[in-house]
Amino acid sequence: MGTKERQERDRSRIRESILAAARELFITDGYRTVSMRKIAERIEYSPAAIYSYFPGKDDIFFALAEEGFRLLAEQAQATTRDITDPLDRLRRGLWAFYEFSKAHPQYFELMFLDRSVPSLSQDFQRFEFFQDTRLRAEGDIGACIDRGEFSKSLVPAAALHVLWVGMLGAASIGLAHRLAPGEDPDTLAHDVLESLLAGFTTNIIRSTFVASECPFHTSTETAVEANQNA
Amino acid sequence: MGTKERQERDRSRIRESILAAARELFITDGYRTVSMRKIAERIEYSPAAIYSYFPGKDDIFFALAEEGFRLLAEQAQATTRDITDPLDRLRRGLWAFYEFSKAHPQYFELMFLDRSVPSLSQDFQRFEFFQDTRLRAEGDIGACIDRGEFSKSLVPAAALHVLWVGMLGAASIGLAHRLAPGEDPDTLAHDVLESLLAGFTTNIIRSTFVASECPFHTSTETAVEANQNA
DNA sequence: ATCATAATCTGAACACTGTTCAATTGAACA
DNA sequence: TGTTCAATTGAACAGTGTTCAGATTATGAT
Repeated sequence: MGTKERQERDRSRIRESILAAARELFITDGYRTVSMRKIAERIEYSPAAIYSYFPGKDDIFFALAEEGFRLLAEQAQATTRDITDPLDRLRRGLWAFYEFSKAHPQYFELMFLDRSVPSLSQDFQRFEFFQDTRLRAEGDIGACIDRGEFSKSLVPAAALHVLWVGMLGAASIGLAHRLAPGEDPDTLAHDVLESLLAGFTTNIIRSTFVASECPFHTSTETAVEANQNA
Repeated sequence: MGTKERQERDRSRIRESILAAARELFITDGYRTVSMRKIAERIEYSPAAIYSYFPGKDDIFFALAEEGFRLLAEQAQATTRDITDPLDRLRRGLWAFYEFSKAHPQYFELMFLDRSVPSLSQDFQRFEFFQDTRLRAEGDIGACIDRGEFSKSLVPAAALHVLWVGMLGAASIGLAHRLAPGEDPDTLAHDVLESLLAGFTTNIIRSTFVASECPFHTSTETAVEANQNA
């Protein structure tokens, strides 16, 4: 009999309806107001029923975050597919990341900004999204170094982290509307990206510091000056 | 009689005890777990009593955030007081900002990262902390431009925003522990800062974009190249 | 068709949360 | 002493995530 199979189909169908209800609620109102009872009402089940499909509320958002990572990966790859120039691909890929924060703010907040879903903070490194696009981007940075567009002493993995941090900062500032009056988030994001890329043309020395110690030289011999003299 | 005065003294004394209880709780456990009932228990009052001293929970955290801004301003000024070189002062000021995120993570999260306290997101621009230190930092950037350390076309206010976004991103990544294995948050923060400052030596053109449009040129004529040729 | 079994779903509860409000207490003033 | 007024409280309201015994339903075997 194919009853076991059908049972499993039913299970995953209801699981998907829970996800769909949660998705609708959190895309419109943000995930902060999404409650188990509201999801239950939407799928016409009791709140307790959800717990036989998901261990808890966090796991629903974890699944939603996975969707977000797929979405972001798709969009990033779609916009960089036809680009051959490494620097250009890097630029547009990072810009796609920023655009994603505007197109899907709720997803973005859930994926990168929020810290109230503990499972996300822990396991989000393990999303294969990172392994794929990260390696590609690091490859592009490596190509830029080889071409002489970036400094020879640049470490691709570290450089990508720097770029990613910058774009994340710009996106989060834009989403939180924490801008000075007259400041345009797009302009800000652009300037951050361009400043970082421009900075990569000069030598950046990576060294490890003793925690809580200022890693900079005195005024007469700043790092930038030291690098320029090198 | 000075009973009115004593009554007011009592009021502000209790108000401060509420703040102290809230502060202790949120510094150790993070503000997410701080509840009105826990505060009430600590000050040996009923939860309802707090509402005659604060309009609601958000306002308590608003007051705590104000403390945080004072603390940050103090620390930033203390570390930059004796520095005369503009670039060095800028650097160390920004680094003090990052250090603050490590020294007082709970304050930092409340002040800059969290969005669940609506009053903060709205009014945080109005903290005089910004007016003071922002103008000073913009002055330093202006001095760096005059000295030829930064590009002549750099807009101080915009440049500061870029730096601030970068450091905020680095700090938030560090706090959220969203680093690749082997990555050191201090190193990352350092690299972000140095990359941005290095980028400021080259020309960054600020232009406004049509929303959702990629503001970059094609691969044959990228912004960096265009700037370098200018 | 009947029964046992297993999966599924629900109602009610638990332990929380922020917040409100009528009622009570307590201190100051006439 | 009686009045007034602010301070304080207990109880409740409307939420939250989560658990669990029990009812319901569907399945498989006799």
